[in-house]
Amino acid sequence: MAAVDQAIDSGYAAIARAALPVDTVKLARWLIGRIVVHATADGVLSGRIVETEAYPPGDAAGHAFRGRTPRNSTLFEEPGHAYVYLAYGLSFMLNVSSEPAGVGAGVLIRALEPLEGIAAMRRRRGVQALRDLARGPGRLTAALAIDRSLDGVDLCRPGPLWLAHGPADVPDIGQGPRIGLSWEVERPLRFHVRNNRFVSGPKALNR
DNA sequence: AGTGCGATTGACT
DNA sequence: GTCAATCGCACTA
Repeated sequence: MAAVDQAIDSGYAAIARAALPVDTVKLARWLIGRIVVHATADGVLSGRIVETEAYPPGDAAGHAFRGRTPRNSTLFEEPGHAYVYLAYGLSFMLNVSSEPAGVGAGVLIRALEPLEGIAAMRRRRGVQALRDLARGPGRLTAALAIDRSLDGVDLCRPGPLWLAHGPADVPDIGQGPRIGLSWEVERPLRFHVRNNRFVSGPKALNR
């Protein structure tokens, strides 16, 4: 059975685009607790989103701020597309486009709680500690085998990479300033599951 | 055509 | 706590 079908059978039905809030900040909060699924030739890799950051329209810290270019083009797609780029020459970042077509904005996925394919993630990352597999935006893309070849993929369709609903329980969500920016640092656009050990950043920010 | 740097990570003092 | 690695791409000329 193909990995995609297998993943759907195991409960990873894709989230419909109509279910996504069409607002970057609302989407950033809404994505907490949802699941990222990547069906690879080696099997399904998945994780629950525990940390996000919003990069809304007009945000000077956002990649879309200076207009549409070949690199950031996916940010201007309909909501629910994967914008993947390389940061610092070594880490890929996974974002979800978040505004109507033509408007450039997105949500950065910053941390996942590993769910399926943990052995493969350990192999890919070269670390054993479960907590460190996907705690950080560059780490989670390494763990889930996400790179630029997945830029532009529709996350609202099953395969190869998509979003699925999580468990029914509603996580306790905290909100604070974004991490790693020299601009716009004062706005509370980072969301995280409170006191969750899979969230990145200093402990003081995660309560 | 050349230059500077980033939504980070991992190794090291 | 500090700091180098590493490269695609946007910006300047």
